[in-house]
Amino acid sequence: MGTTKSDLFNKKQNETASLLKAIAHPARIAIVEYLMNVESCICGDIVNKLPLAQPTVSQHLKELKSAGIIQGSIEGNTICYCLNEKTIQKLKVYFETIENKISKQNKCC
Amino acid sequence: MGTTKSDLFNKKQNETASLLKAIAHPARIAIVEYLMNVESCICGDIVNKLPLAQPTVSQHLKELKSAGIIQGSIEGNTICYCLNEKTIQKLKVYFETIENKISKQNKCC
DNA sequence: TTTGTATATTGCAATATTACGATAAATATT
DNA sequence: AATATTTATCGTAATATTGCAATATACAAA
Repeated sequence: MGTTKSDLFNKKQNETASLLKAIAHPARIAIVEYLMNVESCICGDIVNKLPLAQPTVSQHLKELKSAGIIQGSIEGNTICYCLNEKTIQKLKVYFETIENKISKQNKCC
Repeated sequence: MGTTKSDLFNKKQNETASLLKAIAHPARIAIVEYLMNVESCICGDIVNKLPLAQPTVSQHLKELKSAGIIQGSIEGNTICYCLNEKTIQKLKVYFETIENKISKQNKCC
């Protein structure tokens, strides 16, 4: 095993899990928080901001990109990265919805 | 490897990553969404709602519990589970903060 | 006390993830 | 063209995660 039985859950549940999994790593959190704190998009040099080797950072950036969390546009020799606001908003709304639902529940624990 | 180099990132980044990782699985998403849609807390029978074997569900519940996403109180023979509102709120606020910061940025991609 | 029911733990096999050296590809500079 | 710079890909070693059968534990009911 080690294999998640995705076929047993619905499409949306699998998508939500994938999206969350894409951010759920300290290096990828660090990338997201770095991009959030920079005034604008950042061209290149994310590699130098992280304490990991270049291929490792490249791999993390690829994961964030393919999950739609960040966007990257080629800028000559370097690549300009920024956060995808829509995806971040989707995640916020997801937890906001849960919060609103449970705040109306009768709690017992 | 396969080992995340947690020591290279700060405490908060590691905590955020762990929390997100704890929900980032279809089965655990399904558990969270089930608890969210139930009027009150649910005693037992989460196992029967999921298409996985009992030990597997128990393991997922343990992960959610130790991450603080759900709470469980023993109710005689069964256990009464419910979502931890504070943790869900923390996650909402996390993405809300990112959203607010990036909405003020000068985008270029 | 015996039996039944609900949940947890252990142990293990299979797959997934993380990290990085080596190398490739693509553009920039000289 | 030759060299430098930036990012991507490949291959691989090490660890982590997932899932479940078997079994244990804990309480309830008979």
